[in-house]
Amino acid sequence: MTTGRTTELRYNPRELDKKWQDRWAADGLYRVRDDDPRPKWYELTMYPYPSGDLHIGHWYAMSPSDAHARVRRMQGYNVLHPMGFDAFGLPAENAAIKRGIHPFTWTMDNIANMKRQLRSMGAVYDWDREVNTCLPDYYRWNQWLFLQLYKAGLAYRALAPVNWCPSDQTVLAREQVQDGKCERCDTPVVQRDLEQWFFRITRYADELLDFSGLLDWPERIKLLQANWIGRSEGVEISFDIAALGLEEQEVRTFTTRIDTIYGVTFLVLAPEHPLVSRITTPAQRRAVASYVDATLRETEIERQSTEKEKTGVFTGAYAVNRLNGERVPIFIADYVLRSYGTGAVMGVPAHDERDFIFAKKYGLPINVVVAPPNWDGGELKEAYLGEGVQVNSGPFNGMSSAQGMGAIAGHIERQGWGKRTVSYRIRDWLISRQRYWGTPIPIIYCDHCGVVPVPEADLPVLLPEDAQFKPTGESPLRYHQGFFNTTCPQCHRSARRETDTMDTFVDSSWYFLRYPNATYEVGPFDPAAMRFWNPVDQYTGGAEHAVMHLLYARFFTKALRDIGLLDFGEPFLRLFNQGIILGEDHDKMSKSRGNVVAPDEYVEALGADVVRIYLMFLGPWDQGGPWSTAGINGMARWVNRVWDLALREYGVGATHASPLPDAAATRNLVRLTHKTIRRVEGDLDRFRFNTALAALMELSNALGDDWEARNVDAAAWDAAVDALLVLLAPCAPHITEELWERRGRPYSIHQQPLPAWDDALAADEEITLVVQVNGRVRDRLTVPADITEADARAAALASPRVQALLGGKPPRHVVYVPGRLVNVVG
RNA sequence: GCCGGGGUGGCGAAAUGGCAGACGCAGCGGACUUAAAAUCCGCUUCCCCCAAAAGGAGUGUGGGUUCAAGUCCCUCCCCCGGCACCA
Repeated sequence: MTTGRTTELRYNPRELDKKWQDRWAADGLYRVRDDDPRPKWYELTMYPYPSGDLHIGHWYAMSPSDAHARVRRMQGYNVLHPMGFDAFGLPAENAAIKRGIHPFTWTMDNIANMKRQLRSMGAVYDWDREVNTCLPDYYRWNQWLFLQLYKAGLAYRALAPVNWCPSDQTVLAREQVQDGKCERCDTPVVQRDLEQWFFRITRYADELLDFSGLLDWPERIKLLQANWIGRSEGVEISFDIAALGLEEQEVRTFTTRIDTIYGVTFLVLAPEHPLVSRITTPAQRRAVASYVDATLRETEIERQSTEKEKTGVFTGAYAVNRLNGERVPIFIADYVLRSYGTGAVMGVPAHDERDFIFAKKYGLPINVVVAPPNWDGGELKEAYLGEGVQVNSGPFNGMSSAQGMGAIAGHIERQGWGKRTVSYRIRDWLISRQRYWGTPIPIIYCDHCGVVPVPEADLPVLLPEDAQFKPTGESPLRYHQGFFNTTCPQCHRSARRETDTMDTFVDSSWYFLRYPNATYEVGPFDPAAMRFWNPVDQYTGGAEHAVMHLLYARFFTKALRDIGLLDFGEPFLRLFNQGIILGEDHDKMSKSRGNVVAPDEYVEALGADVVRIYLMFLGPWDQGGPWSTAGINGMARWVNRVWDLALREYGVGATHASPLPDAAATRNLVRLTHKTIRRVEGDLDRFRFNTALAALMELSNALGDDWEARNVDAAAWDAAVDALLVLLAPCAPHITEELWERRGRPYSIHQQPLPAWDDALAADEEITLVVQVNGRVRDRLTVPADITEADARAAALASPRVQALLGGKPPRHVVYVPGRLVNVVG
C-alpha cells in the first residue's frame, strides 16, 4: 500500500460496499424502465476506452456524474445513466503485434476487469443496456449507417493528400495530428496521396456553427468548434492567364481583403496546385520541379513552421489583374496551402504580413492601396492591416476600405470576374484507417461494376478471427485471402473487399442512440425507445473532445436527421466539462513521473464512498486539481464523524436526551437544517460538489456541538441527521444506505426524494449588521433581521466606535444596505 | 501572434459590488492515555506588540470607477489549454 498512514474507519468498507452493491443488483434498484410515467432524464458520461485499468481520471469523470444522475433520480426523474466501452482502436492491435494476444481477447479481458472496477464505484449504471462497439451486433450498424450516408452522398471516396503516420501505418484525421506529429505515438507525420473514404462534414459547416439548439454548453467549447470550423467570408477573384495559351484561361484566388485588389503585385500558388506544371516556363522548369519535390518531402512540422523563412520560386508565368490590367508574376511557395480556398492567393505586400516578407525577399513592388491614418505617401515599414481610405484604386479612390470592400466585390460580380464566397478551415472527415481492429468499411471493388456497396442483407461484414498480425503493423486484412477475395453482389464475378476500417470516432458518433435499445436487432435503434430517451439531457466528459467527438456526433445527428432517421438535430442538450486530476506534485499524472494514483488501493482501504467524495471535494469539478493523500484521509475522518452522529441515540428514552431542550438552540438547528438543504440542492444541481460537501460538513459540525450541549429537541435532531444522510446519499451511496437502515428508515435511501426546505424556517431572526466608517469595518452589531432602516441607521450612529471616529462632527452621508451594513461617510 | 481559462494563507479552496480566507488539509497548544495511535477541544493571513486590546497592510502588477472592488473598467506580468503561414 502506497497510501501512507490511513485513517481507520468505523466499519469494514469492503464488506459494506459489497453488501449494498449485491443488494442493489439483486433488487434491480437501478434498472431503468421505459414505461415509467415520471419525466425522463438522460444523463450520459463519455464512455471509456477499455485500456484494462480504471484509473483515477475515470473515477474523477464518472463518480461526480453518477452523483448528479442520482440527484436527478431523487428529484423525481426517470433517469437513464448508462455505461459502455469504446472498444475498437489501435492499442488492442499493438498488443496483438507485441504479445501475440488477439485484439478481441485482449479487449474483452480488459472490459471484464474494468466492469469489475466500475461496479466497485457503486454507480447507478444499468448493465442491461451496456454498449460494446467491437461486437458485431454494434458495428454492423456502423456499417449500415455508413451505407445510408453513402446513399445520401455524405460518404465518398477520393484521392487526397493525407496525413500518414509511418509508425502506426495508418492515415490520421487532421484532428489527430498534433504539432505535425501523430497524437498517439509522436512520430512526425508525412503527406501521402491515397484513395480514402470521407464523410462530408463540410456540408454542415454552417449548421454546426449554429449553437442555438443547445440548452447549456460551455462557451469555451462552442468557441473551439467555431474556430475549428473557421468560417471566413471573402471573394473568389480570377486572374487572366489567357496569354499563356493554355486550356485554362484563368487562375482563381480567394481573398478576405478584396479592398486591396489594386495592390496585387504577384500571385502565389501552392506547390501542389494542378496548374503549376502547365504554366511553368522551360527556363524555370528545373527550379520549380526541385522546389515541388522538396515541399512534398517536408513533414507537416517543417511545412507548418511559422518561424521558417518564406521561400518560393518564380514559375516564369504572368497573370493579369483584371481591375487595373497590370501584369504580375506567378510564384509557387509552400506557405500557400492547396487545401484551403482555391490553393492560390493574390500577393498584396502592403496589406498582408506574409506577402510583405515575401515581396521584400524577392524584390517585388509594395503598392499601398489602403492609406493608413496620417499616411505621408512614403514607404511602409511593415504591412498595414487596418482600415483606411482607398488610394491607387482607380474608381474606388476616396472610399473607406469598408465601403471599398463592398463596392469592389459588386463590381467584380457584375463583370463576371469572380463572386462573393465563404471559405472554411474545416475539411471533410477522413474515416479510413489502414488497420484491422475497427469496423470494416462495407464496400466491394469490382472490375466490372466499380465501387459496390455491400447489400444491407449481407451485413455485418465480419472481421476475420484468424488474422495474422505482422510486426510491420500493416493491416492483416489486406493479406487475408478469405476476407479480401469476394464476389461482386451485382455481377457475381470475383471482386475485392475494401480492407480499410473506420475511424473509431464513427462508433462514438451515435453510441448514445444505442443505449436506450442496446440489444435491438432490426436496426441501429428502435425508433420509439431511442426517441423516448434522446436527445441526451446532460452530457459530461473531458474538453479534449471539443473538436473531434463532439463535433462529429453533432454532424452525425444532423446527417441522420436529414436522412430521416431522427427528428432532432443536436445530440447533447447540456454539456459539462470536468477538469483534469493532477498528481500530488501538481503535475499531470504519468508513469514516467511516477505520480500516478491507483484508485483500487484507496477503494480497498477506505471504500468507494471516501474516494468519491474526496474527488468531489478537492475543488470545483470543472477546474480539476491535484490529488492529496492527506486530503483523502481527512474525508475518511469526516465519514467517521457522520457515522457516529447518525448512530447516536438522542432523544426521548435515549441515554443522551436533553432534559430540557433549549428553544433557541433548537430553532438554530432547524434553521441550519433548512439552509443546508437549500444550499446543497442548489450546489448539486450545478455540479458544485465541493461547496455542497462543505455545507454538509458545517451541518455535521453543528450537530456535534449540539450533542455536546445536549440542548436541542429530539425531533429537530432526527430531522437534521436524516437530511444530512439523504443529501449525502448521491455522493456517498453505500454508507448512507447502511446508516439509513441502521436508523430504521425504509429501504432504500436511494428511493427517497430530496428533502424540501422551507424558506421561512431557513430565515434568520438576527443578523450581524456591519458598521463601516468611510468604507472600513469599525463595528458589528447584532440586530433583529427585520430591523427598519431608521433603526439600523440610528444603531450604527450610536455605536461608540463610530462616535469616536466621527469626533462629534455629523456624518456627511450614510449608506444603508438592508440586512447587511451601514456605511457612515464622515 | 490570436482566442479561451486562471493567478486569493504553508497547501486544496470559499466569497449575488457590501464582514476576504467558509469548508478541508497541514501545523501548534491542550484533554484523554503508563505511552503512542485514534478521538475530542482550542489556536492558526501577515506586520507592529512580552502579550492582549487597538491599529496597519493584504486577493499577480500599476492605474481607474464607486460610499464600498477578489468581484466592474483600462495597462502590464506570469501559469494552463486551444489554434497557429487559413490568404
